[in-house]
Amino acid sequence: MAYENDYKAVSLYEVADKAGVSSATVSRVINNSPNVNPETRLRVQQVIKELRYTPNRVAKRLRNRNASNNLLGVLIPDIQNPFYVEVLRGIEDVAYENKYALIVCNFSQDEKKEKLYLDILLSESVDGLIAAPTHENDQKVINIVKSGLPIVCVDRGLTGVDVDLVVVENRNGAYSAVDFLAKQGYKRIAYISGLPQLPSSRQRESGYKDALADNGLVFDGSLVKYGDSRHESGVKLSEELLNLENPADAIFTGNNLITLGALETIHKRGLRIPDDVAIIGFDDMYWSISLNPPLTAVRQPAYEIGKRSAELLIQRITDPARPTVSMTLKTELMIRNSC
Amino acid sequence: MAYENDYKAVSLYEVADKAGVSSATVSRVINNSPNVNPETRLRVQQVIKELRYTPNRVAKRLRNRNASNNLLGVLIPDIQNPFYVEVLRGIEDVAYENKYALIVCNFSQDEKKEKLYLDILLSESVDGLIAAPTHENDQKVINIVKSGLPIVCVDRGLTGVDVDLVVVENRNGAYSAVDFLAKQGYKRIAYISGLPQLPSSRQRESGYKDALADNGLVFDGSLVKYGDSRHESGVKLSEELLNLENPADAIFTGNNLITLGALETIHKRGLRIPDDVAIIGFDDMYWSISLNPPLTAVRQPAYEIGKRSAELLIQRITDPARPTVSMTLKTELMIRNSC
DNA sequence: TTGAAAGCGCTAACAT
DNA sequence: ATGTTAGCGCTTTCAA
Repeated sequence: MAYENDYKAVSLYEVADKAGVSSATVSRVINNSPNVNPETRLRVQQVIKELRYTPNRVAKRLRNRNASNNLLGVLIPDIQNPFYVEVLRGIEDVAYENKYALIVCNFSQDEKKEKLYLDILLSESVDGLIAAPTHENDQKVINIVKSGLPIVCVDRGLTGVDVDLVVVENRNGAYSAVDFLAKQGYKRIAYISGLPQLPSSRQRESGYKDALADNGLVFDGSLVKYGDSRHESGVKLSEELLNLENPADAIFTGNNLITLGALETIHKRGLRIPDDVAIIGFDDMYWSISLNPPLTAVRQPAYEIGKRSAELLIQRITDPARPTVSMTLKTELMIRNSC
Repeated sequence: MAYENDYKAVSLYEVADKAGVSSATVSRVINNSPNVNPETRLRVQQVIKELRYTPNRVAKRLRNRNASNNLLGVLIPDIQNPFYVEVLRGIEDVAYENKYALIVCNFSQDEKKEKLYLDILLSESVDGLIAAPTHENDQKVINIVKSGLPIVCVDRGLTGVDVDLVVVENRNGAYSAVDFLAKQGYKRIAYISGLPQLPSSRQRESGYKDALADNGLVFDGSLVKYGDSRHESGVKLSEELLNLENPADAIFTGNNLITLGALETIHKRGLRIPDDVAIIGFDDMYWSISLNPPLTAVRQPAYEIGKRSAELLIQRITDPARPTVSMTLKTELMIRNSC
């Protein structure tokens, strides 16, 4: 039964034996060291093929804890959010091109999980990390930055430390959305915020306020609701907004999931969009056109965010000394029919 | 700068030194071996805390290549598909409860990537694997089964080997959808299939055909289109269906992404659903109610699929000898307004 | 150009 | 109850 051995690990020593060389030589061949006799190299490569040898990544990482091992860690706040899925795809594609594997951890906005996964990632000796910290003062992540492990932050910065960062123009994006709403004639424009401790939530809020002011609309605190960036809070907070004595006539939602939640509420109540209430979302989805009605939304270049951050991370791994860069990507208002 | 050391790895030996015991004792404490003097245990635990020692997972895995190391591999065909995201969440929750970490690999239906990731997973010495193979004769996965590594297949089986499996009633789910369509009076019911090499695609097709037959509808080959399970193929194949001389009056879509693609086409053409063309999807989404119109769909218990498969895997890791089980979960027709 | 040998951090015999 | 030690698979001096 030959197949029994198909996946039984073959070690470098077995290759060495069969090729009649030392383990060091096999290692050199694997790592493309120049100091190998071409004939020896050929012979070793031959045996590697025959034996279907694959290097043991675990042993390699243990040995080279401080060198590069082609392994990146990714810490995602919420895999249910299509935005992060797109970011992840961007990261993945770049990683794949550069022969990096990924350990992806989804901590579901749960700080306890975040800590656990962070420990695991470090304990796995990843070469670097892409993370969206739970908030600006996330001490666990700050410590990692200070420790010198290559890291790039996505979507959310960190205070007091210098770190590579990829974000979007949250304030401007929000501004453009709310400004558009105001210009359409809406007067009671509400904002459903994601987790208020996130810089992005606050930046979006300030864009909201500025647009209100610039359009001569008075800010009404009862029209701003703070949630936890999830579908359910979209459902719930939009209900509150619609239950107001003087209800919102338009809602600006702080992210994807909130948008979907708010839509659910609006549809359950049988309200018409935009006639009864208008809605505009932060975060576009590729199927926004198929929503009822086609959703007007602020598009973040999610895939690009992932791509850029992975590029930055790999650069930093290659050159730990290069100055940190902070990258701000533009958003785009996708005008459809929901307001 | 004390923080510089916050994350510099502390080894078991440093703990041993400081506690005045041998490395073996520290190891025993970590692994809750009973043969440790309570006082010694306490002292060691104290030092572990002080030094903020975390075991090095890599060393542990290298050492115990054949024991359990609390690491599972997951091989996902398409992370853009919300169905798999839900499956993943189910897996994750069970893994987290049982203190397993996950390496998640998304191979994007690309066999080359699948092979690479499989090799990486094996090379990382995972304790077990949850995989959705590219097709029934996926030799790479079959070999893994034969090698004896614990594995459970999700959504798609394997021919010729006995393997733990979690699937849904694809035929019945499809049947109920198409039957519903037929009973509503639709005559030209089309099917947009995902990758035809997937067992699930073919089972859904047979449910489609059976429902047609049972309702006295003749099967028309031009109404069946085969795609690659992606959004784009939904866009394209629905166009073909609508361009037919005698076009479809209802479309049964083979998965989530195809549904979204078909909706896009229908909306771009300004067609009304269900008056001009009806649609029913395999796979529900929690925001289906917010689509235009609220989508009627066959719901798969995605989270449950993930949960069950992770449970099965952990069971098998614990007891490699237990007989294989094949689990078939039920689907549910969610009737809304798209047909 | 090649080989011998040490060591990464951990666990499990085995010995005490 | 505790310690000594070998070895998991790999890379990298150092020596030849």
